[in-house]
Amino acid sequence: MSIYTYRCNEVKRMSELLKLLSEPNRLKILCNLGLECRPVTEIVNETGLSQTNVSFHLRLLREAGLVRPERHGKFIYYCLPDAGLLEHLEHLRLWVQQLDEKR
Amino acid sequence: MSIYTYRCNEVKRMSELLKLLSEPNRLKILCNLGLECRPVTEIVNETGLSQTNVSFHLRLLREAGLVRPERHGKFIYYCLPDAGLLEHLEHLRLWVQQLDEKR
DNA sequence: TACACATATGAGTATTTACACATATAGATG
DNA sequence: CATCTATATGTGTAAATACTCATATGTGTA
Repeated sequence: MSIYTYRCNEVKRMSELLKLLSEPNRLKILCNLGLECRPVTEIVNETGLSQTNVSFHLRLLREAGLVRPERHGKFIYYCLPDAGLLEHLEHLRLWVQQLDEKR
Repeated sequence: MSIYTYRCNEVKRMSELLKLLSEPNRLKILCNLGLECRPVTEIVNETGLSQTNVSFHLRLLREAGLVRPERHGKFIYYCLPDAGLLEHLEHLRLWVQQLDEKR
């Protein structure tokens, strides 16, 4: 890796993205999705959240382009647009884990 | 890069971290710090935020281990513990920039 | 010791955000 | 078309969070 400075570019946009990712239930939804597309009902079952609540969060994620809906018959499948997001989250997780070990 | 799945590990911890990073003024403080250590007054001047507000955010960042205070005489310098965080933020920024271009 | 400057903190308020309830929409199937 | 199932949405409320004001603490210097 060769990027050593974060130049305060687009603080507002970054903040929006991070705020979306920071809600525990949204994060759970995203990582439960993983790289597979899943219908809402399945997300509801896997997360244990109410249907209304899942739809509430999916709307925010969808409007931000973080998930993409695809209708197949009765069901609407939600998917991540690409694997990048999960990768970055995983790197961040490893980073904070190291941080916690040092403290 | 070889990490293709974010396994829902430590959703709570991740959510805490992301919540901290997601506040625009905190993000501004972090990237203004960059890799240099700076006294609070300088952060106040550079960000245009009130002293109280900067201290408020610095406390949260400090308690989470995201910044480290160092007293030098009258001044307390704040520093990032390592460059990793800024790198990850920058990667995320590039990712979301690409996402936005595609939409 | 007294004062000035740098920073932190407690308490109150305002704003944002998550969530639930009730209801609406849209597709499948009888 | 009527009904069932899947999902979305509007509105109200409760909880979380950012911010400000007033004040406290701590350090250097006269």
